[in-house]
Amino acid sequence: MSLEKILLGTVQSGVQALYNQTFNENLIQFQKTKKEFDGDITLVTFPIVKFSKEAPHITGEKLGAFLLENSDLVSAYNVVKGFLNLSIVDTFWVDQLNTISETVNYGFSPSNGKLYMVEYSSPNTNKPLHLGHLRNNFLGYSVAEILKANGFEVVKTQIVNDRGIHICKSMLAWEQFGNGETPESTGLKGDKLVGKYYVRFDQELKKETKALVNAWVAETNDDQNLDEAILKLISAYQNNDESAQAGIFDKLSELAKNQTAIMKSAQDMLLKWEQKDPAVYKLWSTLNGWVYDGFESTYQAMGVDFDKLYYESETYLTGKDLVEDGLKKGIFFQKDDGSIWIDLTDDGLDEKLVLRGDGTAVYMTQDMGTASQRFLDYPKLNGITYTVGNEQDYHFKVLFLILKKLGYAWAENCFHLSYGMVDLPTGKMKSREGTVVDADDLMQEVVDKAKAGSQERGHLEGMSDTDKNNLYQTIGMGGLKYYLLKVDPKKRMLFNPEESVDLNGNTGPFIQYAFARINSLLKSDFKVKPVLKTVELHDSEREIIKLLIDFPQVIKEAGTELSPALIANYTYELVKLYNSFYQSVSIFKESDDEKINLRLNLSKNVGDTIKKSMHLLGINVPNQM
RNA sequence: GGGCCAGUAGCUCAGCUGGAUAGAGCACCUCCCUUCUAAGGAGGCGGUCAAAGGUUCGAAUCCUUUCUGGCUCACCA
Repeated sequence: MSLEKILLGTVQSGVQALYNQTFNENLIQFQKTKKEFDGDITLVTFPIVKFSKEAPHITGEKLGAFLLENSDLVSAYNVVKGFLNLSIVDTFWVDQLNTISETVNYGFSPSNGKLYMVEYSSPNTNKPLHLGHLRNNFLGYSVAEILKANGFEVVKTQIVNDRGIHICKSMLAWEQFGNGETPESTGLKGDKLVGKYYVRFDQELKKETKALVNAWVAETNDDQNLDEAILKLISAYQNNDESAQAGIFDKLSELAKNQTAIMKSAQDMLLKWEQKDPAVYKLWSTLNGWVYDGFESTYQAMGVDFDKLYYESETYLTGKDLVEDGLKKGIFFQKDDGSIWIDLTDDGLDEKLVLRGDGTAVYMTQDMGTASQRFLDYPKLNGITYTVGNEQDYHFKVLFLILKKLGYAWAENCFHLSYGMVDLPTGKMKSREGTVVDADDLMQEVVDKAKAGSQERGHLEGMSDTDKNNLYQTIGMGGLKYYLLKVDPKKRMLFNPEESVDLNGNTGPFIQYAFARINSLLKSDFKVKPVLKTVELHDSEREIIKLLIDFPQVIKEAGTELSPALIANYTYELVKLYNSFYQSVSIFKESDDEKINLRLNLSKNVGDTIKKSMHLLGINVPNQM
């Protein structure tokens, strides 16, 4: 039973005895005593004043005296305004520490029999993974681990975005300009090679677009086949001054894009792909194969994995049945051009397209299909969490609403783990402007930095080269993951390259270092036993025990909030307290064996908690660093 | 224009289901390695919690309005 629960009963009988009142326990508010005051736990007496009809400090005094008299736990009290600060006997804290030590899997919940799916990553197969994907992957992986710690069985999954016009763009550019290049012939990772041709396509497209628009606006242009909107713009361009021309040129460029030869070829290729043209299919599977090899090595470096993969090329058609079904049920409606929509205006949203006029699937169609497929594949499935950026908030709001309207009870248990964009000090990442931070490059950089830092400090005598390299990996990746996970997922965050490889302060390596020091302590021959109740606690020891008591609650909250940041912040607090303790008391210079035992016992529990917390973030901890 | 999200120290972030004098890290300035790993610790400097009203014994936290920034409202994904 928690301290608050135990005290609650005594407070209630106190109120009964003093004021002959019984009242709702919600009115009894406990909070942690702030560190500038004496005490361990504080009762806020303002709400009780309503019944006592006294000044808050009078009621505090009376209740304090009652508690001191009637509770074995309370050893002292003091009153500051409306706050009754209670000191709790050390035996209670020692007892708690022993309980924590004896609890198997302390902080983790037993299985609740529920199956949950966490979707994350879900990249396009036309370009390499970047910094944004790192936040996504680390978040998704961590949330999956946190849900497991809360008793769920979890299937980690992704939907691989392997089809569509953007995929055809890189295919086409490779075909036209690639000269048969392969990962082997160039030494490039597959995803990098394909990404290179995606960029190449864009360059060609820009070049052709510009040429086309220049031809349109030239005096000699007599192409009468252009549609009216374009002709209007051309005439506007020709009859305006230079300052207005730039804007018109941009508008024309937008229209011209789709009329360039290269874009038409790409669209043509998509059509052929949908018709399963053998040559196009072969090209598609070859390039995607390269990309998957590249991704595989990136995922490995990230330390993330998946239990089940879904491919858009396999699921994009399945949503159509749902649309047909919904149309019959009158949930959707058809417009004259054949396109199918849902009217969500009653729910405060818009009309939303669910199937194109030509009968092809849109994003929404596919996501409906994929969701339903997943519940078919896993009949026990309770819900899905989608780790997707917050620019898709509206999409998921609509998706879940549609699924609900289609009558799926499980739609209630689908959540969008919406996370904010990662900005750079220079602003937004833009692939077109080449400001994207590549995932592989960044991971390599942080590992290199960790290596340099470790070598400078030189605590690694007697370690093999393999172990050293693993350590650099652990520290570098630990720093990067911690950096991206310590911020509330919902919030947009700034990625500062300098800070991300920092090893001091609120960082992954700071926490790893505390673990390594604890590990070093525990290597002694001293045999750790349960702590005797008679031991007197140092302030820093008591504070650590108090924080350890919170661990299970933190894991629960991280689970309901889907927020690894809560775990990160908790661990940081714990490590700060531990470091302070480590500095202020000596362990092996202590003459009293019982105190040595207490301190090692405490250290071991802190170490275990650090390890478990970091595990929930996908971060490893080193025994030595 | 409608909807959603955010605005806290020079910078990056906690705190937000209302409670005491708003906290960390970085940066800057002092100290501490003949104690177990100094990737550490102790301290200092630094705030109109975007602004104005309101509710309350009490507001960074809840409500209203305004300002600023972002995302979104595609027969793109």
